[in-house]
Amino acid sequence: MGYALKSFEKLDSDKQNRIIRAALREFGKQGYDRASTNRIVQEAGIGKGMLFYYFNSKKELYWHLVDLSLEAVQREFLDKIDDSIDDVIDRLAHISRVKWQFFTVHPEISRFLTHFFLTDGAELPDALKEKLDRVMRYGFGKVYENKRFDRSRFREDVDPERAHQLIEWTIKGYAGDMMERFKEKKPEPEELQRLWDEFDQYLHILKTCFYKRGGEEG
Amino acid sequence: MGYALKSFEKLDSDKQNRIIRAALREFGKQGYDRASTNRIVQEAGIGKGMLFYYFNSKKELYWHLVDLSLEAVQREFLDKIDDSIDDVIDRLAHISRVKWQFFTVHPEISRFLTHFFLTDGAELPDALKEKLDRVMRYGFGKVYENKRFDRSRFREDVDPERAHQLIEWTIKGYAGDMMERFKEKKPEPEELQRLWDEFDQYLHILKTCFYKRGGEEG
DNA sequence: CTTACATCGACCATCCTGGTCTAATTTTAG
DNA sequence: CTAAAATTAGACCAGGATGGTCGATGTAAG
Repeated sequence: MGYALKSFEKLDSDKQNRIIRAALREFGKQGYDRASTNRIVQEAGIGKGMLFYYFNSKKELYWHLVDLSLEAVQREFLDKIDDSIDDVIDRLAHISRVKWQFFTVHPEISRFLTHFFLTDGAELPDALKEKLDRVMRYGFGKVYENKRFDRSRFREDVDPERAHQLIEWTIKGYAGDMMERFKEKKPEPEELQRLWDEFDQYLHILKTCFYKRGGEEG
Repeated sequence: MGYALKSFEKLDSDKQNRIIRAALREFGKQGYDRASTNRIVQEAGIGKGMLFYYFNSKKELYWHLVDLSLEAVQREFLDKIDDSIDDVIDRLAHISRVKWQFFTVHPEISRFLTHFFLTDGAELPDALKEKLDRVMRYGFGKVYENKRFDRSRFREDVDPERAHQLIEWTIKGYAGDMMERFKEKKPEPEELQRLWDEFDQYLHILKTCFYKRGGEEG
């Protein structure tokens, strides 16, 4: 914090959102270097001068977006992960669901962050770097802290580590295909329901194939 | 064809390659619009004028690269796919291996084509469009013509279509991780061997889990 | 009225772009 | 040998986009 100016925060939230959304979209589509402040103000419907009145430079605007995105990820993705689920498959599936939910609620932030992580175009101030580091560590712990997953359910003739990896690829693959399909057009609710059902069926197959016979699920 | 000029083809192949590689790299990294002819000539170590002497414009240079890349894909990827393999898993694994081989032999072309398919920045002349279409059709047939795969090996309590899909995601996931890991530094031969062995072990697990007990492989 | 803040968009210096052109050099031909 | 033809390099160009500035104007408060 410290980069966002008071003047911006005093704006009515409608205008704030318009600006933030426009900026997220532009940076998310083009990356830092290619992003154009001209296009941002045009999309946001404000005068050029205002952008540099609220934020002092392109860089500070970008920093504000990073900060805001990290907050959102922490609040609406990481904090929502239930780490009491002990079944590996259910756990991975749960994470995938929460992630997908974040993706549908905040598509702009998602796109912005993907670009951010892929291309790391702009430097960050130390405070932000630390925050990023903190969130990454926390998230990594939440998502990949699988060391203590219950291996006893796996059938004995496969290495549980590898089986775990296989399951992860599968779920990632499904999620990836899903996101791919809905990059442009938003999914209809019923279509979405159908897809979740399908997802469950895939999970069922995974359990059938990787777990011992006669587990406790119906 | 028809866009590449004779003057360029008369060059000694060293110089040709330098130019082609530089151009593939630039377009592959930046995409059509962002790619800079200045950087290309600099990287290739030739004068600015020459690029427009060999090819007449940025666009024709690009077309030449597309053409050349399609030829390579046809010759060194698609034509090398052995479609006599009837075991689903072995077949998918085989394709993955051939693809990976192409990727390691022609990293520039691979990157160029990914960017090409993702962003389709520049228009193509009709002849090239047709060629692209032809290669795509042929490739799609080779890679996804799975309608007649042998379902009898799958265990009876899972839907073979879904099982097939699961296997595909798995293999894609492994290949994806592999490529990710070697984006910058090239793999050592022994490291590569280790990874192929690991790949085979994953395949074995897949067979163990998705096929009926007591298949014919050792 | 004055003062302070808010808003706009014309404007600016700068940079980079694809492409051209001249002038020099090398190669080929006669 | 000369002369014509092919090849090379890079200074140069007009055009367009960039991040950022600034004076003009509006608005609200005291």
